[in-house]
Parts: sequence; structure tokens; C-alpha cells
Amino acid sequence: MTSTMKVLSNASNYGLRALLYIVSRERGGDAYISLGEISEELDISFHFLTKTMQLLTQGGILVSYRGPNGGIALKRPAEEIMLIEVVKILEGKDFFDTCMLGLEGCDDCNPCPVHHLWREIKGKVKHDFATTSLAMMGQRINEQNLRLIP
Amino acid sequence: MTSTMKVLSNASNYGLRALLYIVSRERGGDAYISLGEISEELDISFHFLTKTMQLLTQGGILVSYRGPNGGIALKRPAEEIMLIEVVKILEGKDFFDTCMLGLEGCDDCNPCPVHHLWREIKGKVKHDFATTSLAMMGQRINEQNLRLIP
DNA sequence: AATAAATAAGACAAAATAGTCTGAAATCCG
DNA sequence: CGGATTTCAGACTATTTTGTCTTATTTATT
Ligand code: SF4
Ligand code: SF4
Repeated sequence: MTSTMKVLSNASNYGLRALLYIVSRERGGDAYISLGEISEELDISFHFLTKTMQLLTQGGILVSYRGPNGGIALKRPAEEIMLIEVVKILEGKDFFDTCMLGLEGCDDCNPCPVHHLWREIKGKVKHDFATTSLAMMGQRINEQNLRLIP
Repeated sequence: MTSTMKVLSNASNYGLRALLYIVSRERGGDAYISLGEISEELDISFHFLTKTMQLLTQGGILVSYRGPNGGIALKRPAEEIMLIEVVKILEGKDFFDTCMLGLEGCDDCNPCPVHHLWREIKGKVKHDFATTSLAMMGQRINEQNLRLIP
């Protein structure tokens, strides 16, 4: 029993929360932000977060810099990074293409009994993630003072 | 990497598919249907399916009968069994109450940054599962000849 | 050059999920 | 009664996910 409707893995949760922390934190210029700070602020295991962020670095979302005052930073403008890209890196490219009953070889012509329900839901999730940028989220977080921790 | 947007556990997948198989299969009266048949028809591990269906029996969805020509059957009319009840038994009662970033102590007044997106999605999922009965699904499956296997 | 601060890499462990197997109990039928 | 068929119960294993730890590498500072 999972006991919660878990759509994203913990890795994705952490990755998204970390990115949202970065974009929501106002900062002078393009300074790097350390994984230590993020893991502490968001109360996420440092090493696990590190592994996750490495995937995002390898995936072209982040750049990293070692040494004192090093850390990570967005590789591209926050306006250009959509949530869907992040999730695809952390969950897999076809994350948004399959689904509820987990059957294979699905399309609209060969649907399972819940496809009509799932199609809508999946469509909305995919659309939301594809049209929401990190910049939009950062602005929203600051304007409405939203939280990233329990 | 999960690589698929997995909302339900395998146990729920199997449980739902098994129930849908039962309601879609036209049959004389209220005969029991054996787990062996279901596991074979749906290509699901017999023992794993057995454990899952036991949860549904204990949860008041099914009745079972041992011995030759025994098996399982719906305890109540298919019209009265909503999908949400099945999922709550197999995933946990609060399955439909939490979500995407997996934070705690959430409500609309204390939202995380993706709450506005998730609220809608979660609402639709919950609504769909709460208003769809096994009978509706069975009828749909037969009318449109929908599949329960890959 | 030495030290410290930071990410990179990957081995390792723990926990959750998924799946397998064996034996017991109930039931039918001959 | 005795054997066949079926669910029930629970131990056991395997796989995936999650988390921890250790070591190496890069960079800045003194
Ligand atoms: S038919 Fe649709 S809902 Fe069903 S398993 Fe395939 S993609 Fe998912
Ligand atoms: S605020 Fe809403 S979307 Fe965010 S973790 Fe809580 S219930 Fe989920």
C-alpha cells in the first residue's frame, strides 16, 4: 500500500523542489548556489539530492562549478525551462506517454477500459508541465509566498 | 527512473483488471469464477493475484468460495461498486488526498507551488473514480470490445 | 604548496514493492 | 472415506527505489 497518489518519484520531487528553490531565491547576478544550502533549506538528504542534481546537470538543465563558492546554477534562462523537461530527465522520456493500467501497445484506437478517463487526465498533466516554466513558478512562489517544505 | 507515469501500484492494476474481467464476462447467474482462470486470461501471476483478491474479499468487494467450482464473485451488485472503493482498499484510504510534491499538512490555504495545477488533476481523478461503477465499466467493455491485456 | 570547499562518481545498505512457493483449510464428488 | 479442486495464510525471494557513505577531482584562498 502506497497510501498516497504518488505521481512522481522522490527523485523528481526533490529535483523540482530544488529548482524551484533556486528560481525563487532572489540573488545578485548568476552566483552559484551550493547543494549543501539546498539540502539544508529543503531538508533533503544531501547525497541523494547530489545524485539527482547531477542528472539535471548531465541533462543540460544545470551547470555546476566546483570549489569554494561553487555550486549549481541554471544553464539557460528560467523562462526557457519547462517543467516537462525536468521530469523527463528524472523519470524517463516516455513518462508522459503511458499510464494507469500500464498496458502496452496503447493508442486511441486500441484502448483499455479506462483510457477515456486517463486520456484527459494525462493530457492535462502533460499540458500543464509543458507550458509551465521555472520562471513562472518562481514568480508565483515569490508573489504568493508559497512553501517548498512540509 | 520509472519511465512511466505510474499512478497505481501493480496490485491495483491487477485488482482492477480482474474485477473488470469479472463484470465484463457474461455468465449465467452468480457462479463463482476461479482465480486460476483470471490469472491465466489476464496473464497475471496466480499467487500475486490471489493475495490481491484476498484484500478485496476482506474489504467487502468480493465473496469467495473454496473447493471445486469455487472461486470469487462480487459481493454486491456491480452498480454499487465504484472504482474509488477498490483503489482505496488496495492503495490505502488516503490515496486520493495527497499528491505531487508529497508535502505534508497541505490544504488550499497552505499550498505548495504546484498545488493549483494538482488540485484540478486530483479533483478530476477522484471524481472519475468516485462516479464510475464496475457495472458502467463492464457495459463499456462489452459494447466497445475493450481489452484488459497487453 | 597547503588547505579548505565544493561537486563527481560510484559502492554500499535499507526499505518498499513485486513476485514465488509451500502448506493448510474448505468443499465437492465418487 | 479419500482424493481432487479451490481459496487462505504466510514465509520466502527478487527487484526497484531510496538513502548513506567514502573517495576522487576541481577550484579558491592563503
Ligand atoms: S489504453 Fe490508455 S489508459 Fe489504458 S493502459 Fe493504454 S494508455 Fe493507459
Ligand atoms: S500543496 Fe497541494 S500539490 Fe502541493 S504537496 Fe500539498 S496537496 Fe500536493
